[in-house]
Amino acid sequence: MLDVAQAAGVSLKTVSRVINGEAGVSSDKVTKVEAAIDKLRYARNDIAASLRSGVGSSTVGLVIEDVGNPFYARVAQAVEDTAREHSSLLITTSAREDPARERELVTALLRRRVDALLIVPAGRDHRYIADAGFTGRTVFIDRPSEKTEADAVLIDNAAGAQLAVRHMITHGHRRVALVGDSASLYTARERLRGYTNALAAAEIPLDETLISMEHSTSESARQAMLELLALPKKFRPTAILTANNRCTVGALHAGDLRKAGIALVGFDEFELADLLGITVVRTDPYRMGQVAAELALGPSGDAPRPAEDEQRPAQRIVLPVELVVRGSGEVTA
Amino acid sequence: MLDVAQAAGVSLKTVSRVINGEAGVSSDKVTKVEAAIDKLRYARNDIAASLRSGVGSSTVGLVIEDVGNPFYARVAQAVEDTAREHSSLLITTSAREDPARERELVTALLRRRVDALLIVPAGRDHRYIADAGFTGRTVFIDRPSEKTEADAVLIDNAAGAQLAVRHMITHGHRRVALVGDSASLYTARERLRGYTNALAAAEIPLDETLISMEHSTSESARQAMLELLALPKKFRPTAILTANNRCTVGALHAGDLRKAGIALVGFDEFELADLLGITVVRTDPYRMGQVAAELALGPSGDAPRPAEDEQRPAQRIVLPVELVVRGSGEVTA
DNA sequence: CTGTTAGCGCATTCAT
DNA sequence: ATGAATGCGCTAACAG
Repeated sequence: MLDVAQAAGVSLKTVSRVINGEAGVSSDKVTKVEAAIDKLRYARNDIAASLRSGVGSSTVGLVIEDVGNPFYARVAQAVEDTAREHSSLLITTSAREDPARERELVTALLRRRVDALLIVPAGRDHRYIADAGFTGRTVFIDRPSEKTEADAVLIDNAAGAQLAVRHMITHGHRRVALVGDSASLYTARERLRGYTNALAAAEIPLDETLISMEHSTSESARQAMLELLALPKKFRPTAILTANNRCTVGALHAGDLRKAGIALVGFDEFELADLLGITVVRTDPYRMGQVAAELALGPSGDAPRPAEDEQRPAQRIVLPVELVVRGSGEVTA
Repeated sequence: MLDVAQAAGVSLKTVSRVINGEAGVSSDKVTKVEAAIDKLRYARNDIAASLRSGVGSSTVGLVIEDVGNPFYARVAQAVEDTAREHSSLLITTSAREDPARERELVTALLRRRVDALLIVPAGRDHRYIADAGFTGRTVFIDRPSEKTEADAVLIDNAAGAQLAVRHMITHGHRRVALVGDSASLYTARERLRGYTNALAAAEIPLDETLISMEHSTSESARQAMLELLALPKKFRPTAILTANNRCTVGALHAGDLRKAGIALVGFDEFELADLLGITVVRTDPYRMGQVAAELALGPSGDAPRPAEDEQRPAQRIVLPVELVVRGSGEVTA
């Protein structure tokens, strides 16, 4: 920038003014400075600028489980889009369900002085964020943080699961199985709750042998499905709720359920679900990321970022889900 | 950091030494400083540190088309993993096939002084990157930049398409159609080239009516498929090559091709392709992102980043593809 | 081993 | 309307 100032024969400050579009510079100097910028191919160092001005780095940090999972990729897409509307860039990191790694990543993001932090929490305790003196907004996505008073954007997991199970019960099923992931995850617990609620509402006794959790990969879910299908006919489920997209994919790989007369409803939409005629509980990961980002950065548009120290009670937003009927859940018992 | 120094009763520089793990600090002062850091919950400002030391921001910039596309999400995953091995964070941005937007994003990344730039180019000319005085490595992914001398990591598009078409010809097909995206894209052109090569090798005259390009969405590809299927039997294709995953998904939505006796091979793997028995040309987006990141950051491990000014000729790495036979391509004519 | 000084690239404050 | 001085938070280059 000093070079530009010399080339244009003005002071450093004048260049700064021109670059930031501040008023109060005579038009001939503006022209000169712009010419010098062009000639020297100068690009402002945003890092240095944010260091001095202290207004923020215009950077948002996102911690998800894994960009490779379409569900989280969609969340990341929404956050990126929203950040862009706020002239911010997005640093995306994947914690892979590892609380220690999550903390490392969050710490690294805080060291970079991100303006806001959006987290799909793997760990349970996030007080260290506030302890680190982070003044920006923290918003949790998909799962709340247990010990932290912060905004969270969730989906109505229990209602979704209940909807799905009730749907299958309506179609005559009484032996409904649940294949899900780790009960240590909020979403899995909530979906389990919805499942048991639906059974209770229909006065169907809970059968533990029909509940298979802890499946974090589709292959693991496939194995669980095979075990369920191998049960003696009397104990075998006639309907299945797969509690996330990995589990649904795994279940599909276990064999032709429709031919076997077994109903299936999957939690979460997935590509080709329509083609395969799989009934699903549709969630909106894009909307979730978008709402979370807007909570952190302020409403869309060129509105100013909300004051960081503005205290308002932590919000918990729960997005609705919907049942998309495509055939697989309507197989009758 | 000044606070820490005062709390520990040492100089600012000593704190700096402790934080950066430099040798030459007595252990009692180390203890004191660490205690102060703990008490004050101090976290170093990495931005300021990189500004002063000038070693780089430990940040990598990635420009892809869209994180929402599983193919690019996988690339992003690989780049993130590799960046992590180099203690770097990743800023991911989506250009959505818009050259102007791409340039905006690249400029924003340069202003942040990213250490390296990884780009799936939407535009054709990227000389402005060097013009901006960028000293880090630039690596192009999936497509080369026409007017820029820089590393590129590609896949063997032509060979893949040729493999696919030859495969279907081997199974007796002579009316093979191609459904692809915009011919303005390098990958699409290369795949078209492989397609025509395969036909030429089998001495099958090229039939323009069987080539349908410019399909950037699966819906558009579906429409194209419907038009092909609506051709009079004599002109109708008996085999199809869909030139990317969007097109394959679109084709699948056009109807039951197997029942219609039409062979299909898709370019790029996609989830549930195995279940659906779709023969594909498998590419390795993860590997592509990984190789690109290593080209930019140096080989994996804690090896030092390659000297930025080290001049070596630009490399063009072409990754192999493989045909995965699952049934849909083996329908006989 | 430790502290002092200077300055990374820029914006703020207050002069003029 | 313009510029000089000062400092953001930190580290490099020197002292001592």
